[in-house]
Amino acid sequence: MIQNDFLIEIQLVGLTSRLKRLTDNILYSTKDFYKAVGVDIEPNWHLIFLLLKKHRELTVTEISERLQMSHPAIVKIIRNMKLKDYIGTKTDTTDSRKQLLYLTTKAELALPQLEKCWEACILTMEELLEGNEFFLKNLELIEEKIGKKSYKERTLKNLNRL
Amino acid sequence: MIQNDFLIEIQLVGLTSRLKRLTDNILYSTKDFYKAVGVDIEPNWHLIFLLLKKHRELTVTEISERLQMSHPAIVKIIRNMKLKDYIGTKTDTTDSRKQLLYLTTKAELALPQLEKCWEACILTMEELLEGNEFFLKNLELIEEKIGKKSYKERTLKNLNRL
DNA sequence: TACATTTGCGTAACTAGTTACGTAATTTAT
DNA sequence: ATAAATTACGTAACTAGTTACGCAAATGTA
Repeated sequence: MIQNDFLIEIQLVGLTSRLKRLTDNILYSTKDFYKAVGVDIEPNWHLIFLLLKKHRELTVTEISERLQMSHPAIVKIIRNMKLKDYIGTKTDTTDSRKQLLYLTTKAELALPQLEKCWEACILTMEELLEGNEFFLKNLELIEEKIGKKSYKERTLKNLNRL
Repeated sequence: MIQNDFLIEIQLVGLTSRLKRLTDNILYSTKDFYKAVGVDIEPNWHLIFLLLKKHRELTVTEISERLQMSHPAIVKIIRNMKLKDYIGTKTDTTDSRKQLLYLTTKAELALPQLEKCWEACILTMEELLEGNEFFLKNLELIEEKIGKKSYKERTLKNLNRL
């Protein structure tokens, strides 16, 4: 049991901050893990690797849609992956606005080691979810609700009812 | 049901990213909400307000411990709150390293309106957790596990077992 | 009392996301 | 065929967190 934790003490009020704290914790712990293993990638490169492995070539917009993140976020990630030579780009021949992204040979060669790391990450998630079988389903429920009507809209409506 | 969501498709692999996506979504939606209501504060000021309302005076270190965040994070938040004149500081008389933080009159006057906003936020969380009564308990379980042994340590051990 | 250690907090540099804006290429509409 | 609207993506400026480092004040120790 965590002692003296204000966020737990204040219950529902602290829930969003606890979620943020947890995800931040995992984020920086993952960085730490990569560093310890001597792998020179950032946590948020993981899904880009997976997407490009599966689809060979994707544009910035396609990736941002599939990950449901803003396109500038993807642009930033891609820039760093390019700097480390994990990603290459070429302009689409039929639409010169589009940048086709693909994994470089360096990336392909690194994949086996990376995939082992990611497997270890999955094992950790399984550990953390042990006795928590509904967590994923519960999360999906929340995602669905928020997808249908945003947190902001809901809160505005709730405020007007007070 | 969310369509074509790569993060859901890949199951456990996408879980941490989904949690991050959810907390980011709530974060920016909360900003949006404050803006819509015409309240000039940031989401992460909320807990500082609550702590200082409860304890009158706290130091940077005390706040960072209670929220379990790094002290530079608190320093940054406080700086912005000071710029908007919601927080005042005075140097501790017995230990001149310590900065005592307190809510200004402007903050005290703003509190009633803010508290109404936060009440609306709680109602929203209740909505989102409807049919999800175990979510909080489940979250606490994960926090406990990660508190005992970090995500990094767990993953390193899992990697060695592969 | 002098010196080493610890504590408090501030800054710098970094990743990580957002919204807002701009521009060029493509598509649509008139 | 030309003008308008849309799309793709890049940049800027912002909040939000971290780790690493530095310095001065306080504390512990010889």
